[in-house]
Amino acid sequence: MVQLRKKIVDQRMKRFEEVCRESGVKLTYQRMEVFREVAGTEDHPDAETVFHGVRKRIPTISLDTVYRTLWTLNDLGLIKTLGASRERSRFDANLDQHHHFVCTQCGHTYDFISETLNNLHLPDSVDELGKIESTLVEVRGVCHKCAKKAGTKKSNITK
Amino acid sequence: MVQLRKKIVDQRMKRFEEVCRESGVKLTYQRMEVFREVAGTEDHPDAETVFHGVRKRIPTISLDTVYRTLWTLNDLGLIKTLGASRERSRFDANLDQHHHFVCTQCGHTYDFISETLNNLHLPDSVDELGKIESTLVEVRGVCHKCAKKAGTKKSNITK
DNA sequence: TTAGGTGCAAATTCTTTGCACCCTG
DNA sequence: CAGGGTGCAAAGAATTTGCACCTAA
Repeated sequence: MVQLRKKIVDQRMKRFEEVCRESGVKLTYQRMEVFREVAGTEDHPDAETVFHGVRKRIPTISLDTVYRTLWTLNDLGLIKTLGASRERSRFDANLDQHHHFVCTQCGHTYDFISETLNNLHLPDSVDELGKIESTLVEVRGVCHKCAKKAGTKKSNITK
Repeated sequence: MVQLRKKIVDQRMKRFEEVCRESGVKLTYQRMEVFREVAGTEDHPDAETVFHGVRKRIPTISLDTVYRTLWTLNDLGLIKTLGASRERSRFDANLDQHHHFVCTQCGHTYDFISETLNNLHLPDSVDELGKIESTLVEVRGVCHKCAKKAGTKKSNITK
């Protein structure tokens, strides 16, 4: 596991406390340690992994609290999910290079094409990570359909 | 549902038959119709949606056959999945803009940063889809760790 | 003919929920 | 002290698997 510098974690913890206070969310021991766990790694852990990590410090914490807490933190904007979260597998038969516009409200993914984006110049640091097979640009936003019927937000505090 | 032109679907069906024959995968009615269903839409359907669509033509098809078939098609390279498929929700506390290198074998996502990629110029067609909130570049490939221990492929024909 | 494919039902895996008790603000 | 938060156990949703029968090659 990649450990982050204490300084970054401390900064994040500070913001965590501020945001919780501002939004009236209680600062519980469990919440704190769940956030600390995610804030302290670059590994993009799943709920189970966070659970195991936190359990070293709070042996009595339960997995469902970890789930609830992660979504709360997500809804507070303190953490984000990778890819289209809470989603099932989706399939695509279009093998031509194309890019994605993902609606953060309805979760729908729209394709778009762009010759320019097909030929992006990636930094050398990427080559150090592995052998590149493909590249796509993922734009996130709110699609027009959802913009109209505003107020149908998808992830309101674990509802 | 967005219907694609017959011509494109026919092209895809042709390739489907070729690939199946070449790789020794049997051309069954179910497989054909599952592929046709995905090939005929831009909607990135999930397994359940494909199932409902195909059931109009093959009322006896079962959901598990649809699942099996979709992964087979994926492994044959005839379709792709959106995002990191077959994955659970993963979380990230790094809110600074960054980009992703996703390993297609182990599924791990590595972060990388690039000032250039932070300021991409998107085509106007994207604005027509919705209000843009953020943009990230997703690079797919095989990470060095997996490249070493080659042969540990993740999705070998639904295993 | 025969190995691979399918349908069914049951099992798994991941995630969410109802409820009684607990603790922060 | 009040209302949100937690742990537990149980429910739910999505996906996979074992097995006997079926069918494309």
